[in-house]
Amino acid sequence: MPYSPTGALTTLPAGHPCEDCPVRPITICRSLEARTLADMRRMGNMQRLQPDQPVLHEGDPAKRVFMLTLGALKIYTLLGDGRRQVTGFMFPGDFLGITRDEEYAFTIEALRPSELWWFSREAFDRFVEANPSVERELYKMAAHELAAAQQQMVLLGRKTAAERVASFFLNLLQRGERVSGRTETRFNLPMSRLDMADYLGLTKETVSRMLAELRDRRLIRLETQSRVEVLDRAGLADMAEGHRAA
Amino acid sequence: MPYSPTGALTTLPAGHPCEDCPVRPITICRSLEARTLADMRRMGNMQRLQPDQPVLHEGDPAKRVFMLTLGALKIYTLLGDGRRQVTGFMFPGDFLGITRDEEYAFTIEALRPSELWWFSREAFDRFVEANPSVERELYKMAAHELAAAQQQMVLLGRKTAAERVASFFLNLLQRGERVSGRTETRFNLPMSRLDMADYLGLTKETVSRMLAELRDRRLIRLETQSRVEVLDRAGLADMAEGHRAA
DNA sequence: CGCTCTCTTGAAGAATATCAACGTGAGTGG
DNA sequence: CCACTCACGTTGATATTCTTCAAGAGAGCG
Repeated sequence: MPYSPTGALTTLPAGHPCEDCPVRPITICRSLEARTLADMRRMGNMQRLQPDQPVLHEGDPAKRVFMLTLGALKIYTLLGDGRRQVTGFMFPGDFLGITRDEEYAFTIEALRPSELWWFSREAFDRFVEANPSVERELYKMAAHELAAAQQQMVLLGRKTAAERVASFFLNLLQRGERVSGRTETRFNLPMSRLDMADYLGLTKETVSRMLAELRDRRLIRLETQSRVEVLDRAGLADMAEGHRAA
Repeated sequence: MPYSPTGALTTLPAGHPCEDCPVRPITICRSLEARTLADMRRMGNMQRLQPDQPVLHEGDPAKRVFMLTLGALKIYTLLGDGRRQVTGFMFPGDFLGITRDEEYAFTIEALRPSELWWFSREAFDRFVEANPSVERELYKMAAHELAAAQQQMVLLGRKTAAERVASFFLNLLQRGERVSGRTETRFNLPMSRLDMADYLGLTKETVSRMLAELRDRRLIRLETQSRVEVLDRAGLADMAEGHRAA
């Protein structure tokens, strides 16, 4: 069982179309931004994806590096009997497939119509080699990912179903705010209830029930099935942190 | 809530006294090994710790970097009401406290009498600056940590209690083998049942029951309360991956 | 040798999963 | 453009796993 680094490294290209609300911490990473994005455009190949179409499979030789420019992706691992854990969602500006292993260690699929740019691992390695500061940026990004992963361990190991959903929504809201640069009260859910459930270590039914509970407590409103308005942000934060209101 | 990178970065100083069986993937990281270890010895300050004594607290200003040379540590996060998630254990050769944040994002405590070397963040940063290849090594280590974190998410999100304990034991066994360089059938448990439980997202009672189950299935034997002999490695692996024997 | 803390085991309870049925809305084709 | 349809989402009833509460056993230490 190979150890398999770094599926998604997140960075935010300034002014990128980020119509879907992202969930992970973003490293504002100016050196990469300016240069990598430009180079990627020049050297890279654009690829479009339809929902459920895979970007890469666990076990595939790790020959490419990708940057998502439009849409949304999910990254997941399967157990032998089909149980699935979604370990993250990816949004425009995120890098994926960066690894030092021979093979990818997870599967990444499109949630909705998406656009991404890829280039070969060799080209990426050359680029990193030629730009030493990029190494530092990669490390920063990995460190951010690691911090997010630790928060997710707390969520999965110790939070109740309601707390998990509240935490998730708060993260989505906050990422939306980082993207737009201003306070938000709404966000999108580009993933299905099942994807949410597999990310939060729950079933889709439990997710649905917790949505109903947050709604009934007047913490959120479901504008549509995939768009949420936050009515009581402080209350949502309290619930996320386990300040358990009866 | 600050994002808080990289509590533990793991590397293995060759030939280090690693009497306790470690749990995380080890990056054999020769460039750091040879130079950092020597420098750390020269520049560093040695510190001894008794069980339960903290190395650092969540929220402390992140002014030092540590290397564990003897003993074992746990790293954890608390929720407001006292629920605790242990996000990792650390063993000789592991680096800790490396972060780009102003504050540490978690608490680290000794499990047993331990010895560690620290030096100031400035000294560490200078060292990294002066040795560009170290940046790459740090990135590698972070990537390994990230891979381990993703495996842990699968464990916490989707595995049953028995599978979690089996997975944990398999990891401990494998780390012991990486340390010794040969096949092992035994390993130590330097942490309490409660620490294991908080690492695996369970209660100490459930951990105890799962130990009994693994024992009754003749997969393991408890030589003492803190030393395990693996009787059926393949069976343990099957259980860890959820090939659910009735 | 006894004390205390941890660990184990048992019984009852709670949270979430599972199974099942019913809505609902987005997309499609008429 | 509307209606149909099917997948997705919601809700309800029951089952299961794990937790909680409680008590007893074992191990380490003064």
